[in-house]
Amino acid sequence: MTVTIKDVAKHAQVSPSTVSRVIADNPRISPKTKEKVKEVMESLGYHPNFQARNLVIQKSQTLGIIMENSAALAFQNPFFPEVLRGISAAAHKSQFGLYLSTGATEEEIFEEVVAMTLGKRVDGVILLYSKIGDRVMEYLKNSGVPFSVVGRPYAQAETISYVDNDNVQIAKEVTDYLIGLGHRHIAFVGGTADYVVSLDRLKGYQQALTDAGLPFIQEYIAERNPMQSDEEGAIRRLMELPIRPTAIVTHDDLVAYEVISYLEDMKLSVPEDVSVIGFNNHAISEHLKPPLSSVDISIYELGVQAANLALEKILDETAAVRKVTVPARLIERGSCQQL
Amino acid sequence: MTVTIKDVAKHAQVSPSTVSRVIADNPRISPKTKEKVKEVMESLGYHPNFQARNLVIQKSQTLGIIMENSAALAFQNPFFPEVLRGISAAAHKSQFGLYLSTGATEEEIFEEVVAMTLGKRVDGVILLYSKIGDRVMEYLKNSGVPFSVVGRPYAQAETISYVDNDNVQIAKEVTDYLIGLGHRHIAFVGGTADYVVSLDRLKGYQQALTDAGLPFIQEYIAERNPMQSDEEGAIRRLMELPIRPTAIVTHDDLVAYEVISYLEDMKLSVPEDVSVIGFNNHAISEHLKPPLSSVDISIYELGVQAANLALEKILDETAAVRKVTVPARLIERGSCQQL
DNA sequence: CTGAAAGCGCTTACAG
DNA sequence: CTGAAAGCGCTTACAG
Repeated sequence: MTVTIKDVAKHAQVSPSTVSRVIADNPRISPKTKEKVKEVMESLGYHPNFQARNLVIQKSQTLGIIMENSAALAFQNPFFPEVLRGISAAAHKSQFGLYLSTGATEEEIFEEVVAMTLGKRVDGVILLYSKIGDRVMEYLKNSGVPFSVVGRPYAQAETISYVDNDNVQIAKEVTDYLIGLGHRHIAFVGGTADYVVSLDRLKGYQQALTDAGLPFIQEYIAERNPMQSDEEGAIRRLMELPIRPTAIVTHDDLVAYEVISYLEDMKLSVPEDVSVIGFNNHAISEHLKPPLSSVDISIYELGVQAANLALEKILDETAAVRKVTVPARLIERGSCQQL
Repeated sequence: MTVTIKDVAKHAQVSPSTVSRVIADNPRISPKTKEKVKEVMESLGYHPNFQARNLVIQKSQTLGIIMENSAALAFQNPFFPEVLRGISAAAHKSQFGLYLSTGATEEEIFEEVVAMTLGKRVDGVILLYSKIGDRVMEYLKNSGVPFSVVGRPYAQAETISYVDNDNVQIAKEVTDYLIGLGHRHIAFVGGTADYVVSLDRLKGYQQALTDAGLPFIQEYIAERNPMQSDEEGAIRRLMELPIRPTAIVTHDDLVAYEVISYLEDMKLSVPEDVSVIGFNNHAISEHLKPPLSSVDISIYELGVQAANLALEKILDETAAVRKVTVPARLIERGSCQQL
């Protein structure tokens, strides 16, 4: 039923080897033979079997994409599709396919990664997150499998190819901006503390305070854990502090809007009573009221670079470890106000 | 370097066939042998080579996911990650992997689909969209490849397994709801006309008008084509009509917010001056001002069902064509008002 | 410039 | 209950 290289060979009256060489566009095959074989391939509707081809060349021309275990979380956020779009574009350019992890738990994902790499289903892997003490990254590091990470690895970052924003710097800029507007009491609503990105941004926030001679107040920090925490309660506690923050830095635009909605429930307006700033610059943020000031972290570009780093390693075993920093920039809109 | 079945066989002092049977958990192998072989597999860190295995069993245990060509469009919308999450969950349950199309143009995607199916990279395909005159669907229909579609096929829907909402019905409900609030001049901002979903929703809108004895006015219809159209101008024209619409149905929450932002630029408030309603019930819609009335189309469930339909066909060639209708429901929030 | 042969790492009738 | 052999559909030295 399916047309194989043998069928083509028979019809073209050549050997299977020759057909294979025509597919590979081997220069030692005569133009005449090539043409004849190509005609037969066309007329029979021949398409090479990837499994067979990959088995002998010991490659799969496929990149594995690993996302964090809390699938709900990963998918919800517009970050995922956008980074995937960048990866997809870069992979396509190099004729690589994309294979997605589907595991729901950390354990499942780990087993999946081991199976897909050792089982030769993928030639390399892109890890879409970086968190402290992650088994998957540990495994990849030790396995010798080409891989790259979106986000700074927590440990031994010098030995790993990764792409990231300068999160410390950009968080500092954001905080500096609010300080520049006259704010002295700035709260920080960040992601869970096991993500390196959360750590880095908190650090930048802290640096800005220190540089400005402002105290770091623990009560002004809210860690957002979307799976369990009581976001609304956390915001309420924040705003009921003896000295209420006049500005809030949040780690994502979606979170910012949630925060804004809670503030409004408390009869606090943005930006009149509280300035709010987000991260990731979602598509709608400019259309909303108030238009949200946010940080454009160039998600698409993070994806492109992550793919390129992985491909680099795959195509050249000796390729050096590289770190790529993608620019992030603050976009001022209407959600912040001079104090 | 890589551990093969032969290595395991040697160490366990059995034949490769036996090792293979242990992997397949063949009941004819003695418990003793099984245990011994498993121990060796464990200690050597053996993992089966998928390419080899798939080549002989002529299967890939993989589902191909095909998204529309305008990647930017497909990825931007939260629809994509959410439907993928559903597909992922269902695929994982059946131990299937996911392979993503990366083509940028319609032609590239078509070639990709042909190559991945004929090349046995995937056992079946899920088409994430349904548009008129689509070559990919045409090919899949004729190829005999197991596949399913998210969205009603435009032609020969009886011969294709697909999952969809009852878009005619839900659009009618939405329009009825506005009519019930006293609105008589209702505009419709839909997607491009080559998507079946746009057609169906427009039809439901029309039916509601007809049933209520209201005229269908062509000027009240704006087709949204995100790649080129001047959205703002379209909304402006709509609101400058001699008889201005008092309500607008939009085909997506993101579009609704864009529309709302243009309305506000024109000093029109929602819902005081104009009622607005969206589709897809994005995560943030409930947190925004005004909280957006929207239609929950159960995107996750669409994904689960689409995967199940494809898997059904893959696992049983004789499986009947099936159509699954996933419920959609209107969620009333604050963006609509009694006239 | 082309072909015969071996082999990639598995599975599975067939035999015993 | 287990093994030897053939074969899945390719690629690639080796020979000529």
